[in-house]
Amino acid sequence: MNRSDRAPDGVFDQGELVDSLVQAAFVTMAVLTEVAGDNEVSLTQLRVFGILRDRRVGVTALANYLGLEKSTMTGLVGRAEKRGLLQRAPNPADGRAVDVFLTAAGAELVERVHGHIARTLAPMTDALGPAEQRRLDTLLRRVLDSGPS
Amino acid sequence: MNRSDRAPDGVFDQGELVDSLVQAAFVTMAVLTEVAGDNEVSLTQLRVFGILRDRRVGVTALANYLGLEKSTMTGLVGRAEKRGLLQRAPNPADGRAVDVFLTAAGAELVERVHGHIARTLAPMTDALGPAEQRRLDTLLRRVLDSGPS
DNA sequence: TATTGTTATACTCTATAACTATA
DNA sequence: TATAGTTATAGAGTATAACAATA
Repeated sequence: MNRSDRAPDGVFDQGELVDSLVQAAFVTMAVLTEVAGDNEVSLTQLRVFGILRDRRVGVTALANYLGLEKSTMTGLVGRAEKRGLLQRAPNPADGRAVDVFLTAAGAELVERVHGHIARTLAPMTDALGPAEQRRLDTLLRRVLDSGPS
Repeated sequence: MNRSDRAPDGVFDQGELVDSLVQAAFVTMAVLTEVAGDNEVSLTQLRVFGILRDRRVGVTALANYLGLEKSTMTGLVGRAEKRGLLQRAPNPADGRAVDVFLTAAGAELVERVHGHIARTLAPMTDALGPAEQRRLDTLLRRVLDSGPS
Protein backbone atom coordinates (compact mmCIF):
# COMPACT_ATOMS: atom_id res chain seq x y z
CA MET A 1 0.00 0.00 0.00
CA ASN A 2 1.66 3.20 -1.13
CA ARG A 3 0.84 6.53 0.34
CA SER A 4 -0.96 7.58 -2.81
CA ASP A 5 -3.04 4.42 -2.76
CA ARG A 6 -4.43 5.13 0.64
CA ALA A 7 -6.73 7.44 -1.17
CA PRO A 8 -10.32 7.33 -0.26
CA ASP A 9 -9.80 7.49 3.45
CA GLY A 10 -9.58 11.20 3.05
CA VAL A 11 -10.90 12.14 6.43
CA PHE A 12 -7.88 10.98 8.20
CA ASP A 13 -5.28 12.28 5.87
CA GLN A 14 -4.32 15.09 8.13
CA GLY A 15 -0.65 15.25 8.51
CA GLU A 16 2.47 13.33 8.94
CA LEU A 17 2.77 11.05 11.89
CA VAL A 18 -0.86 11.31 12.92
CA ASP A 19 -1.87 10.13 9.48
CA SER A 20 0.45 7.13 9.65
CA LEU A 21 -0.79 6.22 13.10
CA VAL A 22 -4.39 6.35 11.94
CA GLN A 23 -3.68 4.36 8.80
CA ALA A 24 -1.80 1.76 10.80
CA ALA A 25 -4.71 1.59 13.22
CA PHE A 26 -7.19 0.96 10.41
CA VAL A 27 -5.07 -1.72 8.82
CA THR A 28 -4.43 -3.43 12.14
CA MET A 29 -8.06 -3.28 13.22
CA ALA A 30 -9.13 -4.65 9.85
CA VAL A 31 -6.88 -7.66 10.39
CA LEU A 32 -8.15 -8.19 13.93
CA THR A 33 -11.76 -7.89 12.86
CA GLU A 34 -11.28 -10.25 9.97
CA VAL A 35 -9.55 -12.90 12.03
CA ALA A 36 -12.22 -12.59 14.72
CA GLY A 37 -14.90 -12.92 12.08
CA ASP A 38 -13.26 -16.01 10.62
CA ASN A 39 -13.66 -17.52 14.06
CA GLU A 40 -17.27 -16.39 14.39
CA VAL A 41 -16.73 -13.88 17.15
CA SER A 42 -16.79 -10.11 17.26
CA LEU A 43 -13.80 -8.02 18.19
CA THR A 44 -15.53 -7.02 21.40
CA GLN A 45 -16.12 -10.63 22.34
CA LEU A 46 -12.50 -11.38 21.60
CA ARG A 47 -11.44 -8.66 23.99
CA VAL A 48 -13.72 -10.08 26.65
CA PHE A 49 -12.25 -13.54 26.15
CA GLY A 50 -8.77 -12.09 26.36
CA ILE A 51 -9.48 -10.48 29.69
CA LEU A 52 -10.86 -13.76 30.98
CA ARG A 53 -7.86 -15.71 29.78
CA ASP A 54 -6.26 -15.73 33.19
CA ARG A 55 -8.93 -14.64 35.66
CA ARG A 56 -12.54 -14.61 36.75
CA VAL A 57 -14.15 -11.21 36.50
CA GLY A 58 -17.51 -9.70 37.36
CA VAL A 59 -19.82 -8.17 34.77
CA THR A 60 -19.28 -4.60 35.92
CA ALA A 61 -15.51 -4.99 35.93
CA LEU A 62 -15.61 -6.42 32.41
CA ALA A 63 -17.73 -3.50 31.26
CA ASN A 64 -15.35 -1.01 32.84
CA TYR A 65 -12.31 -2.59 31.22
CA LEU A 66 -13.84 -2.07 27.81
CA GLY A 67 -15.62 1.20 28.50
CA LEU A 68 -19.10 -0.27 27.98
CA GLU A 69 -22.31 -0.25 29.98
CA LYS A 70 -23.10 -3.19 32.26
CA SER A 71 -26.23 -3.93 30.29
CA THR A 72 -24.14 -4.20 27.15
CA MET A 73 -21.88 -6.66 28.90
CA THR A 74 -24.84 -8.68 30.09
CA GLY A 75 -25.80 -9.16 26.46
CA LEU A 76 -22.29 -10.00 25.28
CA VAL A 77 -21.80 -12.48 28.08
CA GLY A 78 -25.20 -14.02 27.53
CA ARG A 79 -24.62 -14.64 23.84
CA ALA A 80 -21.17 -16.12 24.46
CA GLU A 81 -22.54 -18.28 27.24
CA LYS A 82 -25.27 -19.58 24.97
CA ARG A 83 -22.52 -20.65 22.59
CA GLY A 84 -20.66 -22.43 25.35
CA LEU A 85 -17.60 -20.16 25.23
CA LEU A 86 -17.88 -18.83 28.76
CA GLN A 87 -19.87 -19.39 31.92
CA ARG A 88 -21.42 -17.49 34.78
CA ALA A 89 -21.39 -18.50 38.44
CA PRO A 90 -22.51 -16.66 41.57
CA ASN A 91 -19.67 -15.05 43.49
CA PRO A 92 -19.37 -16.81 46.85
CA ALA A 93 -18.24 -13.68 48.67
CA ASP A 94 -20.85 -11.24 47.34
CA GLY A 95 -24.42 -12.29 46.83
CA ARG A 96 -24.98 -9.62 44.19
CA ALA A 97 -22.00 -10.46 42.05
CA VAL A 98 -21.55 -12.93 39.24
CA ASP A 99 -18.21 -14.38 38.16
CA VAL A 100 -17.62 -14.79 34.46
CA PHE A 101 -14.99 -17.22 33.21
CA LEU A 102 -13.95 -19.10 30.09
CA THR A 103 -15.02 -22.65 29.34
CA ALA A 104 -12.52 -25.08 27.84
CA ALA A 105 -13.99 -24.31 24.42
CA GLY A 106 -13.58 -20.59 25.05
CA ALA A 107 -9.99 -20.98 26.17
CA GLU A 108 -9.22 -23.07 23.12
CA LEU A 109 -10.76 -20.42 20.89
CA VAL A 110 -8.69 -17.64 22.45
CA GLU A 111 -5.45 -19.47 21.83
CA ARG A 112 -6.40 -20.39 18.29
CA VAL A 113 -7.37 -16.82 17.36
CA HIS A 114 -4.28 -15.63 19.11
CA GLY A 115 -1.99 -17.60 16.86
CA HIS A 116 -4.01 -16.66 13.83
CA ILE A 117 -3.57 -12.96 14.58
CA ALA A 118 0.14 -13.30 15.13
CA ARG A 119 0.60 -15.16 11.86
CA THR A 120 -1.49 -12.63 9.97
CA LEU A 121 0.32 -9.56 11.25
CA ALA A 122 3.80 -11.01 11.14
CA PRO A 123 4.33 -10.47 7.39
CA MET A 124 3.84 -6.76 7.91
CA THR A 125 6.30 -6.37 10.71
CA ASP A 126 8.76 -8.63 8.92
CA ALA A 127 9.19 -5.90 6.36
CA LEU A 128 11.59 -4.42 8.87
CA GLY A 129 14.86 -5.84 10.02
CA PRO A 130 15.35 -6.84 13.66
CA ALA A 131 16.95 -3.58 14.71
CA GLU A 132 14.25 -1.55 13.01
CA GLN A 133 11.57 -3.65 14.62
CA ARG A 134 13.01 -2.86 18.01
CA ARG A 135 13.20 0.81 17.17
CA LEU A 136 9.60 0.93 16.00
CA ASP A 137 8.50 -0.96 19.07
CA THR A 138 10.30 1.48 21.34
CA LEU A 139 8.88 4.53 19.61
CA LEU A 140 5.34 3.17 19.67
CA ARG A 141 5.60 2.40 23.37
CA ARG A 142 6.75 5.93 24.08
CA VAL A 143 3.80 7.32 22.18
CA LEU A 144 1.47 4.97 24.01
CA ASP A 145 2.93 5.90 27.36
CA SER A 146 1.85 9.47 26.79
CA GLY A 147 -1.65 8.51 25.70
CA PRO A 148 -4.90 8.29 27.63
CA SER A 149 -4.84 6.54 31.03
CA MET B 1 0.10 4.02 30.12
CA ASN B 2 2.94 1.74 31.07
CA ARG B 3 3.41 -1.64 29.57
CA SER B 4 2.27 -3.32 32.78
CA ASP B 5 -0.87 -1.17 32.87
CA ARG B 6 -2.07 -2.36 29.53
CA ALA B 7 -3.17 -5.37 31.42
CA PRO B 8 -6.56 -6.75 30.75
CA ASP B 9 -6.29 -6.75 27.00
CA GLY B 10 -4.61 -10.06 27.33
CA VAL B 11 -5.66 -11.51 24.02
CA PHE B 12 -3.43 -9.31 22.10
CA ASP B 13 -0.39 -9.48 24.24
CA GLN B 14 1.44 -11.73 21.87
CA GLY B 15 4.86 -10.45 21.34
CA GLU B 16 6.94 -7.43 20.83
CA LEU B 17 6.19 -5.29 17.88
CA VAL B 18 2.88 -6.91 17.04
CA ASP B 19 1.67 -6.18 20.55
CA SER B 20 2.68 -2.52 20.29
CA LEU B 21 0.99 -2.18 16.93
CA VAL B 22 -2.22 -3.66 18.29
CA GLN B 23 -2.15 -1.52 21.41
CA ALA B 24 -1.50 1.58 19.33
CA ALA B 25 -4.39 0.61 17.09
CA PHE B 26 -6.77 0.26 20.03
CA VAL B 27 -5.73 3.56 21.54
CA THR B 28 -5.97 5.37 18.21
CA MET B 29 -9.33 3.84 17.33
CA ALA B 30 -10.67 4.74 20.77
CA VAL B 31 -9.75 8.36 20.13
CA LEU B 32 -11.32 8.35 16.67
CA THR B 33 -14.48 6.69 17.93
CA GLU B 34 -14.79 9.11 20.80
CA VAL B 35 -14.30 12.18 18.65
CA ALA B 36 -16.78 10.85 16.13
CA GLY B 37 -19.26 10.16 18.92
CA ASP B 38 -18.83 13.68 20.28
CA ASN B 39 -19.97 14.85 16.88
CA GLU B 40 -22.88 12.42 16.77
CA VAL B 41 -21.58 10.27 13.96
CA SER B 42 -20.20 6.76 13.84
CA LEU B 43 -16.70 5.95 12.72
CA THR B 44 -18.10 4.31 9.60
CA GLN B 45 -20.10 7.38 8.71
CA LEU B 46 -17.01 9.49 9.24
CA ARG B 47 -15.12 7.34 6.77
CA VAL B 48 -17.93 7.72 4.26
CA PHE B 49 -17.89 11.49 4.67
CA GLY B 50 -14.13 11.49 4.24
CA ILE B 51 -14.39 9.66 0.95
CA LEU B 52 -16.98 12.14 -0.23
CA ARG B 53 -14.89 15.12 0.79
CA ASP B 54 -13.65 15.69 -2.71
CA ARG B 55 -15.82 13.61 -5.01
CA ARG B 56 -19.23 12.16 -5.86
CA VAL B 57 -19.39 8.43 -5.55
CA GLY B 58 -21.95 5.72 -6.22
CA VAL B 59 -23.32 3.46 -3.50
CA THR B 60 -21.50 0.36 -4.72
CA ALA B 61 -18.17 2.19 -4.93
CA LEU B 62 -18.61 3.50 -1.41
CA ALA B 63 -19.36 0.02 -0.14
CA ASN B 64 -16.30 -1.37 -1.89
CA TYR B 65 -14.03 1.29 -0.45
CA LEU B 66 -15.03 0.26 3.06
CA GLY B 67 -15.44 -3.44 2.45
CA LEU B 68 -19.17 -3.42 3.20
CA GLU B 69 -22.24 -4.73 1.40
CA LYS B 70 -24.23 -2.39 -0.81
CA SER B 71 -27.29 -2.88 1.35
CA THR B 72 -25.31 -1.75 4.38
CA MET B 73 -24.27 1.36 2.50
CA THR B 74 -27.84 2.06 1.50
CA GLY B 75 -28.68 2.19 5.20
CA LEU B 76 -25.72 4.34 6.16
CA VAL B 77 -26.39 6.79 3.35
CA GLY B 78 -30.09 6.88 4.12
CA ARG B 79 -29.55 7.75 7.77
CA ALA B 80 -26.98 10.44 6.94
CA GLU B 81 -29.25 11.87 4.27
CA LYS B 82 -32.13 12.06 6.70
CA ARG B 83 -29.87 14.16 8.92
CA GLY B 84 -28.99 16.47 6.06
CA LEU B 85 -25.30 15.56 5.97
CA LEU B 86 -25.26 14.16 2.45
CA GLN B 87 -27.50 13.85 -0.55
CA ARG B 88 -28.36 11.45 -3.34
CA ALA B 89 -28.98 12.33 -6.98
CA PRO B 90 -29.48 10.17 -10.05
CA ASN B 91 -26.37 9.74 -12.15
CA PRO B 92 -26.98 11.42 -15.50
CA ALA B 93 -24.85 8.93 -17.41
CA ASP B 94 -26.19 5.69 -15.93
CA GLY B 95 -29.85 5.28 -15.18
CA ARG B 96 -29.17 2.64 -12.56
CA ALA B 97 -26.62 4.60 -10.59
CA VAL B 98 -27.01 7.12 -7.81
CA ASP B 99 -24.43 9.75 -6.94
CA VAL B 100 -23.81 10.43 -3.27
CA PHE B 101 -22.24 13.70 -2.18
CA LEU B 102 -21.82 15.89 0.89
CA THR B 103 -24.11 18.77 1.73
CA ALA B 104 -22.67 22.01 3.07
CA ALA B 105 -23.50 20.79 6.57
CA GLY B 106 -21.73 17.49 5.90
CA ALA B 107 -18.64 19.22 4.56
CA GLU B 108 -18.56 21.51 7.56
CA LEU B 109 -18.81 18.52 9.87
CA VAL B 110 -15.94 16.70 8.17
CA GLU B 111 -13.61 19.65 8.60
CA ARG B 112 -14.62 20.21 12.19
CA VAL B 113 -14.10 16.56 13.17
CA HIS B 114 -10.89 16.60 11.24
CA GLY B 115 -9.42 19.33 13.35
CA HIS B 116 -10.74 17.76 16.51
CA ILE B 117 -8.98 14.49 15.72
CA ALA B 118 -5.70 16.20 14.96
CA ARG B 119 -5.81 18.16 18.20
CA THR B 120 -6.67 15.08 20.22
CA LEU B 121 -3.91 12.88 18.84
CA ALA B 122 -1.24 15.55 18.75
CA PRO B 123 -0.34 15.32 22.45
CA MET B 124 0.57 11.67 21.98
CA THR B 125 2.85 12.20 19.04
CA ASP B 126 4.34 15.25 20.69
CA ALA B 127 5.92 12.92 23.23
CA LEU B 128 8.57 12.42 20.58
CA GLY B 129 11.00 14.98 19.28
CA PRO B 130 10.87 16.05 15.63
CA ALA B 131 13.54 13.61 14.47
CA GLU B 132 11.89 10.73 16.30
CA GLN B 133 8.53 11.63 14.85
CA ARG B 134 10.00 11.42 11.37
CA ARG B 135 11.62 8.12 12.17
CA LEU B 136 8.39 6.64 13.53
CA ASP B 137 6.49 7.94 10.54
CA THR B 138 8.96 6.34 8.15
CA LEU B 139 8.91 3.00 9.92
CA LEU B 140 5.13 2.91 10.06
CA ARG B 141 4.87 3.69 6.38
CA ARG B 142 7.23 0.86 5.56
CA VAL B 143 5.14 -1.53 7.60
CA LEU B 144 1.98 -0.26 5.92
CA ASP B 145 3.52 -0.60 2.49
CA SER B 146 3.93 -4.30 3.08
CA GLY B 147 0.42 -4.76 4.38
CA PRO B 148 -2.81 -5.72 2.62
CA SER B 149 -3.30 -3.59 -0.51
C1' DT C 1 -27.08 -11.71 -18.45
C1' DA C 2 -24.76 -8.53 -15.44
C1' DT C 3 -24.86 -4.43 -12.64
C1' DT C 4 -26.92 -0.72 -9.55
C1' DG C 5 -29.45 0.10 -5.90
C1' DT C 6 -33.30 -0.85 -2.61
C1' DT C 7 -36.16 -3.55 0.48
C1' DA C 8 -37.13 -7.16 3.82
C1' DT C 9 -35.38 -9.64 7.44
C1' DA C 10 -32.48 -10.93 11.16
C1' DC C 11 -28.73 -10.63 14.39
C1' DT C 12 -25.13 -8.18 17.06
C1' DC C 13 -23.61 -4.20 19.51
C1' DT C 14 -24.66 -0.35 21.98
C1' DA C 15 -27.06 2.84 25.33
C1' DT C 16 -30.77 4.51 28.65
C1' DA C 17 -34.05 3.61 32.03
C1' DA C 18 -36.32 0.87 35.29
C1' DC C 19 -36.01 -2.93 38.16
C1' DT C 20 -34.46 -6.75 41.81
C1' DA C 21 -31.46 -8.31 45.15
C1' DT C 22 -27.75 -7.64 48.12
C1' DA C 23 -24.41 -4.77 50.76
C1' DT D 1 -28.20 4.52 50.14
C1' DA D 2 -25.12 2.41 47.01
C1' DT D 3 -23.69 -1.44 44.15
C1' DA D 4 -24.21 -5.77 41.00
C1' DG D 5 -26.63 -7.47 37.57
C1' DT D 6 -30.78 -8.14 34.50
C1' DT D 7 -34.55 -6.84 31.55
C1' DA D 8 -37.02 -3.95 28.32
C1' DT D 9 -36.62 -1.05 24.74
C1' DA D 10 -34.66 1.37 20.94
C1' DG D 11 -31.39 2.57 17.39
C1' DA D 12 -27.22 1.80 14.52
C1' DG D 13 -24.40 -1.31 11.92
C1' DT D 14 -23.95 -5.44 9.60
C1' DA D 15 -25.12 -9.40 6.29
C1' DT D 16 -28.06 -12.44 3.17
C1' DA D 17 -31.58 -12.95 -0.04
C1' DA D 18 -34.90 -11.35 -3.20
C1' DC D 19 -36.22 -7.80 -6.12
C1' DA D 20 -36.79 -3.82 -9.87
C1' DA D 21 -34.67 -1.05 -13.19
C1' DT D 22 -31.16 -0.33 -16.38
C1' DA D 23 -27.14 -1.68 -19.21
